[in-house]
Amino acid sequence: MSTLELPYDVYQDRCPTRLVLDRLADKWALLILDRLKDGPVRFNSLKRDIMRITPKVLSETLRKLERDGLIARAVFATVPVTVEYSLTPLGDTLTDTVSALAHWAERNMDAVLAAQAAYDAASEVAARPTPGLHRLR
Amino acid sequence: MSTLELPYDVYQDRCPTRLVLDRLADKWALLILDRLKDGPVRFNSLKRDIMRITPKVLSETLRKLERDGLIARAVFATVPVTVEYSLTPLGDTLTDTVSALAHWAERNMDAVLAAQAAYDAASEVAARPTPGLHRLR
DNA sequence: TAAGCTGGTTACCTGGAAGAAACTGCCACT
DNA sequence: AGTGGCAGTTTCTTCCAGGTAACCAGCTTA
Repeated sequence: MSTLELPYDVYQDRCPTRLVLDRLADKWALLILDRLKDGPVRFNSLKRDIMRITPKVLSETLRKLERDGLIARAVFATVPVTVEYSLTPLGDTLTDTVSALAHWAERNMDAVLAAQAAYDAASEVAARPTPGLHRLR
Repeated sequence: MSTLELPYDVYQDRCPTRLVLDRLADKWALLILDRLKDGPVRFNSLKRDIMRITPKVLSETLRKLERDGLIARAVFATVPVTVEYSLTPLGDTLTDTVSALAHWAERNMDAVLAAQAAYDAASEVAARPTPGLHRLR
């Protein structure tokens, strides 16, 4: 497999689908898209709602999503300037599948947590060096 | 909705749904789940198919997915030991939505790339400091 | 006049993930 | 006796997303 490689393959890193997938693989982006699916939201409203997000990361993520054409940024010349972020038609089609993912998470959360607990319990037993000894640290 | 906030909110970081979402926000994990949806695959087969993945990252990601109960690891005592990774029933329900995401990416890839190009062109013009000057660096 | 709202930007720093490369042990083939 | 496939592990290093904190301008309210 060394000398001759075919240049175009789905699992190659040149595939643009992989680029799109990479963008979705972002914990904040998914959260923002989900928050926007009920209508336009302002910057500081997003900042307050999505807890623990910093303004820097929020503005960076918003700009990435805007660059991808998934959300739109609208500036209103109100008393203090108002900026609203909303889903584009393209972004709207995406949130259908994103919320499908979120619903999967809600439904199967318990199963995942149970699996994690079982896995951790099993590996803890396996890692025990000499049973019967007090474990230091 | 301002003064009194309920202690349990979906967007709080204590929400386990967010933990599940974080796991899915992994470029390699999504790729692996997608690769496994047609049947069990061996370690080195995955390594060859998903190009540019290192054995270290592959084994780490597989272990995370196994811990979450999404994939199963089966060891066969063949001549050189064979290890097969396959989707659990839980993982199988997930790949339905994951492939929905992948299909969205395939369908809308062009729109996203076009949006990126438009955005970049617009911001390049906006960033031009004094038109007519040579840009140093 | 000082704090607080609006929507961000900037500079600095760090932790942890990802990558590179070497190595393990066992066996089969040549 | 050497090479290669199997399924990883270990070590080292690098890199950058994300976090911290301060700051900007303009307006309002106390």
